[in-house]
Amino acid sequence: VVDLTAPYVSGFLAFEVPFLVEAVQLRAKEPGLLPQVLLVDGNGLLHHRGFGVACHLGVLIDLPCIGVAKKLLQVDGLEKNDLHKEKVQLLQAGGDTFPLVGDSGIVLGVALKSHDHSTNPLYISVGHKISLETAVRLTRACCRFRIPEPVRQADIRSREYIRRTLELASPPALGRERIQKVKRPEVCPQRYSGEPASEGRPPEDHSPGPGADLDAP
DNA sequence: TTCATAACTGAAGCCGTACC
DNA sequence: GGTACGGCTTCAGTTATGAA
Repeated sequence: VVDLTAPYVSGFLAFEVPFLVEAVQLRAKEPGLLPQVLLVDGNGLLHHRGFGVACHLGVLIDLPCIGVAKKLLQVDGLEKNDLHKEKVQLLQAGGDTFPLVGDSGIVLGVALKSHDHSTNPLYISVGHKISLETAVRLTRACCRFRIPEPVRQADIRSREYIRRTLELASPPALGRERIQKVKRPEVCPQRYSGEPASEGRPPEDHSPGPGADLDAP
C-alpha cells in the first residue's frame, strides 16, 4: 500500500508512476521476474497531451509498455458519440478492431473487442517501445475474459489485499459496509519533486526504439 | 456587465445485478 | 460461482442561467 500525495485528477495518473517504477524495480531484484512487457491500466499516446501513464512508466523503466483503458478518454476530437457507438456495434468477434483517429489525423489507438461476448471494447494505445499492431496482438492474446489477465489479476488481487487489510484494521466496525473512498486532501499538496517529463509533451518519434524487439515475429 | 449559483461533464473505483 | 456491465459516487472545471 502506498500513500499518494497528489489528488486524483483525470488524465494525471502519471503522479502514480513513481510507485509503479518502484514496484517494477522490486520485481527486477529477483532473477527471472523482470517483465518483458507491461500492460498498464491507463492510456499511452491516447492522452490529452499525448503522453499518458503508460508512456511515463515505459520511458522511466525502459521497458515496452501498452496502455489498456476500459473507457474511452475523450481527446483530440474522439468522442463516445453515435458514430463511435455504431463502430463498436460493428465489432463482431473477439479480436475485431477499429482505429481511433483524432481530429489531427493521428491514429491515437485502437478499439479492440477483446472477447466474443463482450459489448464494450478495450482502448489500446502505444506506451513505449512497441508498435500499435503488436500492442493489440499481445493484449488480445492475454484476454481470457474481457479484461487482459495481467490487468484483471492485478485488480482482483489488489482489492483482495485492501479488503483483508481493512478487515484486520477494524474488524467489527467495518463489517460488510461499503469501503469509503479516501477523501482527497483539501489543499493541493506541494508539487511532486520529480518534474513531469517534458511537460507532458509527446516524444518526437512514436515508433519503437532500436532496442524494441517485440515486433519481431 | 459583472457576479453568484446551479447544472453539467469527465474518468475511475466500488457495488449490485443479470447472465453464463 | 465467476464474470461483465450498468449505475452510483467522487471532485474540479466548464457552461448556463439569473440577479444586481
